[in-house]
Amino acid sequence: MRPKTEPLSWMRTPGTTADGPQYLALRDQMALNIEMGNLPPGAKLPSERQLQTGTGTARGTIREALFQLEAEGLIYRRDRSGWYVSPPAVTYDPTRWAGFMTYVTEQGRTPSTETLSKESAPAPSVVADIFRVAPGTPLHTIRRRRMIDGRPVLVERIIVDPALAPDLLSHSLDGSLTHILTTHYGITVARNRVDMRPCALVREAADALGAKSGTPGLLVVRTSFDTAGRVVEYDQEYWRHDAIRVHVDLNVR
Amino acid sequence: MRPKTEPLSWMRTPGTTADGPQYLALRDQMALNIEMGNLPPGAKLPSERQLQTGTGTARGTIREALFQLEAEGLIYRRDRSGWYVSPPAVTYDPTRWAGFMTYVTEQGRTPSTETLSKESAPAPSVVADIFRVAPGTPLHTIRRRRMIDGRPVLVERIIVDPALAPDLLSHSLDGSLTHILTTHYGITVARNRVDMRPCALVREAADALGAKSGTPGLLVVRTSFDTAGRVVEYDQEYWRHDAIRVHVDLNVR
DNA sequence: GAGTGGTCTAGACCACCTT
DNA sequence: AGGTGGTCTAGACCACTCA
Repeated sequence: MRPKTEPLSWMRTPGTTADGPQYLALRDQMALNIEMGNLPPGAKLPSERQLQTGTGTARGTIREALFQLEAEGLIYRRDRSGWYVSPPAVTYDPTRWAGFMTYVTEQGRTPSTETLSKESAPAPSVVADIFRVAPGTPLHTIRRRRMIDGRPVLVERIIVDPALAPDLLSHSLDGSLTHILTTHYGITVARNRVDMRPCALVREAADALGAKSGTPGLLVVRTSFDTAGRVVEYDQEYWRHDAIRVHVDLNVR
Repeated sequence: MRPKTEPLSWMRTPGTTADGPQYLALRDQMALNIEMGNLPPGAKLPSERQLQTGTGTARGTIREALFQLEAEGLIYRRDRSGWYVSPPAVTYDPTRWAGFMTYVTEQGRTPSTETLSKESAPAPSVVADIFRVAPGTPLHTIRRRRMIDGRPVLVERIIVDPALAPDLLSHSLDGSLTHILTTHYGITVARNRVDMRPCALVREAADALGAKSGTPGLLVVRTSFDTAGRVVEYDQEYWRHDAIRVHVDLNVR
């Protein structure tokens, strides 16, 4: 219908080179709209079928452009609700000891936490190795969802050795866990190990974040140790990829 | 044609719950093949049209499953060549001072570097601010592509102040840049700032990596300072997301 | 030149969110 | 109940890679 080798010039954002696929041109158009501030963070985009009207473009092509913007972190979707402009990311500094509640607040945003489940479950062998206990030993397992300005940005699974914090699960866990461990159990964290890698949000994590399975994410795994070298807390956090930045500043000593 | 509410049981990987879309079942099948070692790292997958044969599945659905695996970092594609199983990622530790060549070698892999361009270019105002020079001041700009075991994993743009390293561009830049700065110019790096965020590989970066625009990536920005607090080197690295892991280990002092 | 992935169309029905 | 995105089909042609 439309010649592909010579896209219509009026479809293009001014300044864009005239080559490349149509969905990238659409992407440029929408990106411009967002960056110019016509669509502020949190704003809802027109529906996919509305974006089609008049353009003669197939819905699949429109979606291709939306996926591109999603991968870039400019927009996100709420399952079966619509597409929205992403709020700015927060910065996480693994060299500081501040918890989520603290650093999100410091950046002028409003954090909140929701406990999804808490139970004492037998340790699978992988986890048992980390805690240096026998496989099957019951360990506290907590699943939480954390929000920034009401938007879910991460789900986490925290594992704590009951030997160090016996009736941890009887506390309210909707605040800072570190604070509870310090105040109620006199635990001092002396070492923190952090691993990070880009990932995809699969099923469980995606569902909990109201995202689609397969949307890009960042997996942050934190292991903290006390002064005796015992593992205090093992935490896997699945972040929406557009919600986090990592910052590390190091000086030679 | 096929009832969507009750997918055919023989299409499913044993052990998978019977709900969920068809492309996730396909994903499970393929993932199993990879994890069982039937397809070793680097192996080429059958073509999309081959994967269709006999299944009555549309090509789009097959691709959906492939995209999923790509997002998870299990497979990657070489543009218009095919889909391949991803090699293991390397681990990057921003708290160490080791360069790419060093830490890749340490992990039993073979690093290589290719200089794409080197020139002295006037500083855009954003970059000028970082180096605390007037906008338009000529700065060394180097673009490189780096490979692990022959596979391109990152492209970077490095900017260096010529005041600190006058005829840097006359050197061969296919090795360790840090080494050159230290040996030939007596520069000591005293501080390192690292920023990381998930991103999408857009046009330029994607092309240089032989990837498709929009594939997920990780952007690593490093700024190094000398003992006097001057910016020595400013480096933007665009990584394939399946090629890197970040590891930080911190002790209280 | 054969084969690959990349792009695009034009439909359809579904599950779920929203009101 | 109506609208949204999510999934799926069945084609088509293209640009490019590879042998």
